[in-house]
Amino acid sequence: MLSKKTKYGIKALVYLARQENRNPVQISVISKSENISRKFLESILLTLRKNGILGSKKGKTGGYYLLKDPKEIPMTSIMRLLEGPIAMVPCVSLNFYEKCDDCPDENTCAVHNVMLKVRDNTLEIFRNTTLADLSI
Amino acid sequence: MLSKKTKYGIKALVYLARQENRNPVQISVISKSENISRKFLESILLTLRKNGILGSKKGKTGGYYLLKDPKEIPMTSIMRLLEGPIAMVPCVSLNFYEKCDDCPDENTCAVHNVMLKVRDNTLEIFRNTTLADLSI
DNA sequence: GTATAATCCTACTAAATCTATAGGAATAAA
DNA sequence: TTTATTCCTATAGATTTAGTAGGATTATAC
Repeated sequence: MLSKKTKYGIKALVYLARQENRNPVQISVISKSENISRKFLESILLTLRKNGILGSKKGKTGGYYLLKDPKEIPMTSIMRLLEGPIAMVPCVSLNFYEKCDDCPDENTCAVHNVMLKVRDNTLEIFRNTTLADLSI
Repeated sequence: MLSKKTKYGIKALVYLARQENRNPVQISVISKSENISRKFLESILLTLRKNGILGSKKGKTGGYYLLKDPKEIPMTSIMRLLEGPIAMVPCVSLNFYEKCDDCPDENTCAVHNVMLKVRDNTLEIFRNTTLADLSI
């Protein structure tokens, strides 16, 4: 299940992508529009900014704005940043790989192989879906 | 991420499917073979039995065994039983549907639509993969 | 029948993760 | 100088996960 953090993050990004210009938008504006707790959203936008997705302007008339064209922001980036691994099992994860400590051999592991298939499919969708696609 | 409960459950089912006959296998045998905590596995097998996947025999020489042919047990059943919804968001779930309380309209929700796509793909894989496929 | 060895069942606990919240510091515009 | 914003760290409450405890029940073997 998708965490609220990720869900809210995506919604906020879509909100910003739908703006006509790249002027900073205040947290409170987004939080009201999308029904998200202001403080919670603040922490989410902060991590998006720290990871190069968003830019920010401080002080009065400050806020957050997209750094790139929505077409250049694939779902893979957003998901990995907010949700973590796209794979269902660490042993099939590209970016968050970990060996299972209960499993002696990945190649003969039944779980491994189905989950690899699922990851491939999900990955392809997320790779081919950008923030621009979500913002139509 | 897949819970250990689900992962262990799948491994135990595969273990049982690989048996040559349908004689009961004791919890402790499976737990040792698959490196799973005995007591934890016990609770998992219990829910699989209560939901018609496994049969059990009590007393000495007791244990668990598959009730159906592995070909007749799709991953969808196993996943829904142990992991819950296959969808990443309740609002795109077939068996565990719930409306999002922050979202006024599903049809125009960006998150909803991508996650619907992901669910469709994952579902197709799980539908077309049975316990028999995992047990080769 | 009696000892033994398995499942059955309920409850509980410890740890991790998720979902926020608090409160002030830093910053920039009016 | 006031005001309104982001920035940052810490923390707290709720929920979920993972695993444990301990005895009741049941069936086999001697």
